[in-house]
Amino acid sequence: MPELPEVETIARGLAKRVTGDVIEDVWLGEKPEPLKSPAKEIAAALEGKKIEAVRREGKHIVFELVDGRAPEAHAMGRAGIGAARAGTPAPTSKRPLRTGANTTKSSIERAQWVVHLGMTGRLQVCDPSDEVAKHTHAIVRLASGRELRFVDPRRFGRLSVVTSGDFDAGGVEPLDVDLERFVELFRGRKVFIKSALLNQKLLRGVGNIYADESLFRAGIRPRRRAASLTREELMKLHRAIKDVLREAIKAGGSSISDYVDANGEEGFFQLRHRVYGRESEPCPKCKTPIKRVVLGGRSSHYCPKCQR
DNA sequence: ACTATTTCCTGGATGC
DNA sequence: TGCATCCAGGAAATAG
Repeated sequence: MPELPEVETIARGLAKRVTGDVIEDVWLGEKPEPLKSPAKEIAAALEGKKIEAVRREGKHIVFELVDGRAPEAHAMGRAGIGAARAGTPAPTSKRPLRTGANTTKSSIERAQWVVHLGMTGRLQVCDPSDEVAKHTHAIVRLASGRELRFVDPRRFGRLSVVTSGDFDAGGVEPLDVDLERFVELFRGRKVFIKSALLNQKLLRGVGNIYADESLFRAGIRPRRRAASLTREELMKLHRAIKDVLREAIKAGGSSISDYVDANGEEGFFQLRHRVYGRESEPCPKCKTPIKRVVLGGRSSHYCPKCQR
């Protein structure tokens, strides 16, 4: 299940492969679509756009799109001529701060395509001749001749577009948040700290795996009430979250279930999970068997001796 | 304003 | 072997 490190890995992989490419057209599956925005709106916002950047925000993948017919003012090399060839490593341009210029055209000039992979979603760069996988819900045809396909068996994934303003996933980025902001997030909260870590409106991007791993590293039980944590414990947790996420990103994420990155490569951070999915295995620190409890419908793994 | 619970969805694992 | 049942879980919706 893609959480922050997996989504980061995927977004980076996609950025390498499709930045500078132009979306020619979009096919969206019928039926109960996993779409947050209406299909027509998505297609209209995407078609004719150039992919200027791909980035991650929380667990969302955000494609920054600009009008592909009218190259923006920034000197972006030779962007004007039709289809960018595959692998044009356009310099990762800074986030566009709202294009103030030329806003007189009737069509949308700038948009963000936002993809949430849910549990089992995948975004694959394919050759048109590749067999279309079961549960393919969207196919984006690119000017380079390739296709970007959204496949999601369990349909928890979501596609949407933002055509005015900037997408905001809510919450703060765990990798950026400073200690004071972090401490403030949990003040007065009666929920289990584990549940608070999963709340995307507080901290965005942490999911079940990394919540458990962070709490283990910080020596805190998942069932502790968020507000009961001492400042010292919060410092440890703040540190632990950043460490575990960074290490996981370095390892290419955790391949559990069917996660693979944009190139179909598996991550291997799951090998370094210390508690997640290790019920009754010995704690790596003290050998006490790892326990599993269910909190808010989520399984939570911890060492009863190391975590208080 | 919060918190807790239910719902969505399918493939894989388990059990009889 | 085959069928039914359970389980995983992110986030939105609903209820308290």
